[in-house]
Amino acid sequence: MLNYSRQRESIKKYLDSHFTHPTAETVYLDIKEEFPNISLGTVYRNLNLLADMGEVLRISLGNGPDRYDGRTNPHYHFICSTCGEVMDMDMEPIPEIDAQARQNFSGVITGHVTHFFGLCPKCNKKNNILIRKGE
Amino acid sequence: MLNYSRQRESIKKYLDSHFTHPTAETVYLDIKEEFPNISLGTVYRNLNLLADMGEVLRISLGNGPDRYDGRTNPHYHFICSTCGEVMDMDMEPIPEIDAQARQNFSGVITGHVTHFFGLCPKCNKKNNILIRKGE
DNA sequence: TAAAAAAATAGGAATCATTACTGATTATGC
DNA sequence: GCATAATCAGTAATGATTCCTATTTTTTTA
Repeated sequence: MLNYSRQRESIKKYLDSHFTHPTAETVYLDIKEEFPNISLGTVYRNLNLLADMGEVLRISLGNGPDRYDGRTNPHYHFICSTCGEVMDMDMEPIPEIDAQARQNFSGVITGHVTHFFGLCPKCNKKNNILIRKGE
Repeated sequence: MLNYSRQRESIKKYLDSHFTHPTAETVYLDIKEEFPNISLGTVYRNLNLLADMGEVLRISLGNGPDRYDGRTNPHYHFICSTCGEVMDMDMEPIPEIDAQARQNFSGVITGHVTHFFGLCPKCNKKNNILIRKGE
């Protein structure tokens, strides 16, 4: 059975109010302000619990630590190839992708994860300025 | 400048003839037959080099070690939630996904990675047999 | 084709992210 | 309040990968 814990509540609240897709480490350091002796292990354990319950989303990037997202409605993410920032995509997940995948597949497809890559708005702007300057 | 190395050639050949999406560890252990004192670091370094040159594909699964694929034509992957097997999808990547992503995005989108999840054909079969048995 | 220069290697140490362990603390049900 | 179960903090351990260095291999040059 799952018992209440102040630490878990605080982690959930943190993710519900920060849209930066923080790492476990970032959550840990920020929540430390409120709970000075919370431990990193507790943060990891609770992020796992919350993710298992579907109350937060885990975003695995391939390199670097996992990110967490309090918005649990299905949505895609964008990862900037330059600065590494993770952003929510303003775009509906496309169910036809699963349908199409099922065409030639004899197993069961339950869903998909899609990450977009490229230059985030900020890095793109910087980049354009540099190009205009002829650098 | 990049020099020739027997080890790198062997790694490339291995990936070109094995469609199992092996981990660096697996590549290492198998190639050890031919080069008994190849080191794991060498395998990692060359997999990185090959991936950077676009001669192999790195597949990051989120949990567990990365997988590598000698087939470099763009394609999607399926990961079995039960046994963890990674399979190539027989399905064309959908360019409209990028187009749609660009609609409400002010940065630059260069591409996307999509992984499908579910039950692989083998695990699905096993599962169905268990269900029929009423277990 | 042998010596010099540059790149790659083996082997092991180091790092990073995450999980596991343990005795102390906190939450829950009576 | 007390017993029991869950959670915690702190730290050790693990797994995957990268880094480091002395040695070996490859390429260049003469």
